[in-house]
Amino acid sequence: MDLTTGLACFAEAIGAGESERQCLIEALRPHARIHRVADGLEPKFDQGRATLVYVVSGHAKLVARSPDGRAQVVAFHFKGDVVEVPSRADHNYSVCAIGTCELLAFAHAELLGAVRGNPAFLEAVFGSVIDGLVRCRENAINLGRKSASERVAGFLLTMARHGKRGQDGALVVELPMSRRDVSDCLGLTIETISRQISDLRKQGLIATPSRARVELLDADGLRERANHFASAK
Amino acid sequence: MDLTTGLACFAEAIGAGESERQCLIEALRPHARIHRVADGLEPKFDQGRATLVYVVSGHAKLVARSPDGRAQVVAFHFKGDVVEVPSRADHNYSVCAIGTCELLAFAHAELLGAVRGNPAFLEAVFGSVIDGLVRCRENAINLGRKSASERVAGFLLTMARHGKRGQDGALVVELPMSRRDVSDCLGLTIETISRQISDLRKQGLIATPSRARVELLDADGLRERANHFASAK
DNA sequence: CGTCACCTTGACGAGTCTCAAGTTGTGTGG
DNA sequence: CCACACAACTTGAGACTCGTCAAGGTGACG
Repeated sequence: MDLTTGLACFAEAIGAGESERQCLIEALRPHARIHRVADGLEPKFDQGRATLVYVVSGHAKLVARSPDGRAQVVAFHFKGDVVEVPSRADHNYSVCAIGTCELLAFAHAELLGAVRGNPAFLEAVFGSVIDGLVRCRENAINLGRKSASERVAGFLLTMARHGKRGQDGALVVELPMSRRDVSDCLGLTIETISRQISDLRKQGLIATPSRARVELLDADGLRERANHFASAK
Repeated sequence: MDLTTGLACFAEAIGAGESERQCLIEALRPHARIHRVADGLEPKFDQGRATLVYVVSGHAKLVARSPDGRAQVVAFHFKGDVVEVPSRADHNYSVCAIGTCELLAFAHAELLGAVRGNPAFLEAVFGSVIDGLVRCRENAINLGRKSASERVAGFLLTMARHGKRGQDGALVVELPMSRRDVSDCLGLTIETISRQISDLRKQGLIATPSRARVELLDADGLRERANHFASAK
C-alpha cells in the first residue's frame, strides 16, 4: 500500500467528509511517512519527537523494554487504531509489528500544525487519544488490583471487541499475539497465562480450537470471573 | 473561589493570551460548573457523560473502586492539572478530593463544541490529555513489571516533580495523600509501602522528617533503585 | 520424519498479602 | 498544659499467589 492510499484510509477513518478528504490528504502528505513492517520489527520514528501512528493494516503493540529484558506491552493496536507514541518519559517506548503491518507515522507537532484550520479533524484525533487513555486506565486497574485469573478473563473480554460470532452463537476471538505478548501486557508470565487458559477451558467458560483462536462459551461467566469494578450489584 | 475566577485560572493555564481570555471565559461559562469539595468526598458529575475536570486548587485522585472494597488510584492530580473522567468503561471512576479541593467540571462534548473555533485552545487541552496518557502508561509499566521496591522509588521520583529544593540541597517532597492512597496507586498494600519506606530510610536514600514529608537525599540512588526502562545502557 | 518454536504442565521458592500487635502523631476536652 | 482517644503508620510472623526452573507436549514446515 502506498502513502496516498494509507492517507485516504486515515482520512476516512477519522470521519472526513467526501469533499474535504482530498484536501486533508494533501495537507497531511508532506508530514506523513508510511512504514511496511515485518513481524517483530520496530520502525524507527523521529527520535525524541512525539509521534502519532495510524495502523493502516495488521496489528501492532506499543511496548516498553528494560535493559534487563523485562517488557511491558502497554497496549495492543488493531487496524484503524491511532497510537500516540510519547517522546520523553521515564521509559522508552517502541511500536512493534505483530505479523506484517502497515503504519502511517506523523510527527506530532507537524500533524497539529497541518490541520489547525480543521477542528473536526482535530477533535477526531483527540477522540482517538482519549480512547487510548481510557484503555490504558482499564489496563492499569487490571495490573494493579487484579489476580491472574481476573486479568486473563478480562483480557479475553477486551479482545472480544474485535471478535466475531461463530455459528454456534459463541463469540470467536482471534489472538494474533503470542502468549508472551499477552503475558507482557498483563504483567504475568507465559506459564501463568497458560495455566489460567487451561483453567478456563476446564471450567467450560472457553474453548480453544487452535492456539490463536478462543471461543467464549460463557461470556457472563467470564465477566463474573473478570470482576470488573463496574456498577455491579 | 467563584466560577469566574476558576475559569480565569483555567484560561490562563491553558495558555490563552490576554486578549482572548475574556472571550474564552464567556464561551465556557455556560458549560462549566465549579465544585468545592471537602477531604475524601467525590463530587457527582453528569452521570454517563465523559467529563473534563480542571483542578483549580488542592489535590485530587482519580479512583476506580470494586464492590468488594478494592480500589485502584489511577492517577493523582495537582493544582493546574486537567483530568479526563471517562464515561463508559469496564470500571467506574470517580474523582476524590485529597484535602479541600476546588474542581472545575465540563461535560466533554459541550466543552469541545464551545471552543470549536479556537484551535490553539483545543490543542492545549489535547496536550493535557496526552500528558495524562503518558503518565498513565508510566504507571502501567510500574504496575506490570516492577517489584515493590522499584515502584516505591519510582513513585517518590514522580512526586518529586512537585517538590522543592530544601536548604541542604535535598529535594523535599510533600505527600498530601495517605499511605493507603499510595498503596492503591502502586497496587500494593499499606504495609508493603511502609516497609519499603523504612528500607529506603535505613539505606540513607531518603529521610522522613514527618509523615507527609520526604527528603530525597540521593536521587541518583533512587533512580537506580527505580530501574526505569529508559535509555540506560 | 525431524526440527524448531511455541505452548502446557509440574514442583518448588521468593515476594507480597493477610492478620495481629505495637507505635507514633494529632486533635480534643479537662 | 496534660490526659486521653483515635487514626495513621510501623513492624513482625505465617500463608498464599505467582514466578522460576525444568521437563514434556503440540503443531508448522521443510
